[in-house]
Amino acid sequence: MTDQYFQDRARKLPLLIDLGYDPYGQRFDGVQPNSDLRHEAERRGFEPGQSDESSVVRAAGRIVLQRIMGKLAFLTLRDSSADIQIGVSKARVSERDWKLVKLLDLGDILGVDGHLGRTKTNEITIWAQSLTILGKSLRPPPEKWHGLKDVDARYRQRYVDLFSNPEVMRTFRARSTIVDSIRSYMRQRGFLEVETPMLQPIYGGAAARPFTTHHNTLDMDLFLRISPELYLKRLLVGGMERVFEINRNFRNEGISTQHNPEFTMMECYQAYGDLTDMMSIVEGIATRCIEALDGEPKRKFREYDLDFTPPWPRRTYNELLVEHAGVDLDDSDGIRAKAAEFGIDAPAADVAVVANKLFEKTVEDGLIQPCFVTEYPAAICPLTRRKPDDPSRALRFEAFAAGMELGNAYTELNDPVIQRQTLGAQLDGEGDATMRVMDEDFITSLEYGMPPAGGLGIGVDRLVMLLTNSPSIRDVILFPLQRPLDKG
RNA sequence: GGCCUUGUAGCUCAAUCGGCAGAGCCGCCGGCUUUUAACCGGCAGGUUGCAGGUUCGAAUCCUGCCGGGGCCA
Repeated sequence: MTDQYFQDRARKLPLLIDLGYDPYGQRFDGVQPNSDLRHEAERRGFEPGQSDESSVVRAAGRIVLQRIMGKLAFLTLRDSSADIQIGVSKARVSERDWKLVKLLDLGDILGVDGHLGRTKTNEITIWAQSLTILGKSLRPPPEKWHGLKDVDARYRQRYVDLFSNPEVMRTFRARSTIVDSIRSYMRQRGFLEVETPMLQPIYGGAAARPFTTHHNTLDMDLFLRISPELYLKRLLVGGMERVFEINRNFRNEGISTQHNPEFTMMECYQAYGDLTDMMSIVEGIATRCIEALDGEPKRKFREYDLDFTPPWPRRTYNELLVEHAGVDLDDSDGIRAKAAEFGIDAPAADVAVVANKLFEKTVEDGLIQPCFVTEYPAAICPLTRRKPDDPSRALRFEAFAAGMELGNAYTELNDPVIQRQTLGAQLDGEGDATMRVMDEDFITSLEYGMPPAGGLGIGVDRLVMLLTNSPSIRDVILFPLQRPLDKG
């Protein structure tokens, strides 16, 4: 029967209770992480067979391996930092604890007090003095050597993935390190962390379709934000000169190795700054994160060897388009002809929209080494200031690595009259994917006066992918969106 | 949405041309005081994702559906 495993484990619950154990444990103070204990053992230089009988250490974790001999048992205990071996000798623990050992299963959560040392075979080991069961596992864990491989199961039951695949745990610990690093870097540069609405009556700041929802009491439709941009700029108007936000955006679009419907963005605005400050922040964040991880600026990602050492190359949009598509931005007929060649079927679309499709198709995949693409066509950048000596170009860059867009930055448009014009304009062919949604209150805020500013968004998930060599965004999001298994 | 691919025991995987569904881990019973995926002996474990079809015979071929992965839009 399929729940044979469950039954075999469940029948041990009353046996544990009879022995006086609570199968689900109690507060357990003073646990030292396994990696700390391992380091301590190394630092103290135990000889094979030696242990420190004069002091007691405390560990806790999940049993991932067990080797039980007649009167001696070795257990491997895993916590989020490392694995460590527990040695239990029948002669050196209570009769009760020895009975406990024989009732333990792989997957149980166990606490141990004991003496740190090494075995004769030189394995760092805690020789148990006493054992405490902290959480009985009623379900069998995945195969002890291969872990959980089934991708579907890994995402649906991330908790199993985390405890059975240590590299997954390492990735998510690295993610936390990266987010910490971004936060400390921004604060160090004088930015104030803020939180702006996720539920917005008008969405804007990016070109994407939104999720919609409804507030019952106010009887109003709301959108989950696709970007915090228009709110963060209001804060510039309010006098917060440097603000940033690390939070989720929601875009009601396709799912791929680079897209999840909810994803994390670091977005920041710096009054009196411009694009060059934002480039410095992108490079600075990448460098700070790498320092916090392992210090290695040359990193593998998929089949690529990436070098994050600043400064990253700067290339203009047009020179890349000429190089890869063989056509100049200002050559409208050439753009349309080339687009047709590449199978882009958009005869009615505005030439800037067509050019951008052509750029995405011919250029982006080839941007492997970290770099900045500058001077975007102004027509597709309604929130960006124009280049003073060439109003057909916008003071915008995108950061790329491994063919992925990593960040997007502007010298911000702060002229309310022009802003009203660009948001009111509509390019043919933009369809749903437009950021031209008129937000009157945003315009009003600009009319009060917004300082000139640089603004930047960095895709945190993608940064984590790049720095942890994770090929799919689902590998760096703990609970990626999955279709439910139960069919209605 | 289109194309390709995939689903076999709790887990990891086999099953030659369409010919008896198998192994390891895990579990249960027994043995074992220095193991390292411990080991040794024995036992148990299946609606081959679901529903149809072709066939003497289907995990295998065909159709549809469900779930996953990849590429494209």
